[in-house]
Amino acid sequence: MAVHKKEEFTQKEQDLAAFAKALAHPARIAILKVLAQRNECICGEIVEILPLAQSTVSQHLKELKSAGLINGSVDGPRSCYCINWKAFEKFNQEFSWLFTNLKIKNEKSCC
Amino acid sequence: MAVHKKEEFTQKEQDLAAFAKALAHPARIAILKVLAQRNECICGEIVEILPLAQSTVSQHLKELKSAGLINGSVDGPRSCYCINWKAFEKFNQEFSWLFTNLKIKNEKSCC
DNA sequence: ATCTTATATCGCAAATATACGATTAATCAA
DNA sequence: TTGATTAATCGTATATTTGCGATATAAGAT
Repeated sequence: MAVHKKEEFTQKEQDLAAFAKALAHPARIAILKVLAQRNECICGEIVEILPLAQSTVSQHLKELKSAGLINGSVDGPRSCYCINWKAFEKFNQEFSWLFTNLKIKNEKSCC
Repeated sequence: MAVHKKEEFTQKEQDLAAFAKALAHPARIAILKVLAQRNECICGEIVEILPLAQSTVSQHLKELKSAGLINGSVDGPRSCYCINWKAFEKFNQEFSWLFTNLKIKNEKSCC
């Protein structure tokens, strides 16, 4: 867009939107599932499981990481990614707060 | 992108991602808040409250509607939008399910 | 019938996201 | 040191999103 107006909203709205954005692609949800199912952080397997090229998966991982949803560390020639449960919990609560907050105000729809 | 690969993921992953996408902009979160705070569906006020042009707000409303998060009906020369609590609750539960599901498998991160 | 008001839609421009192949970088093994 | 392996980054193409002004539409008011 010509101008980006996102910063004109509240910080909380921006944070929630950023979190939602990180989850706004099925590949990233799938990645989170894979990470959760493994006890070890095997990264290369994600590429094999997902129907995407290695570079694309790497990009999605980068986005999840910059959103704070996963941690990553270098382990020799391979990388290790894990879910950042703390951040995840925080956003889970913020979402619940949003849902509850919205619902408390007006239980029924008028149209 | 050259090819869209979204449909190669599970339906549940796609649905969740679509829902997250609808929330992935602070303007849309702000709109939901406004809709929830009013007992009546006053649509024009949203334009006054948000720092966006009328046409842009209309577009965001359209996206929320097509995501199923809000209902809309024509009421004379003005439109009436309300939150679709049923759909909202469904997605809230799906999200909770995702969070819980992820966390159950592996409580602690390894990196 | 015309004017006003409220909202949707169209057309456009710019920004961002998605995807891939090619390349780079970094480590391990021989 | 060389070669193999793994993952990040770069460059590029295309699609989608965001945003606005202008226009269209639709109903109520005069």
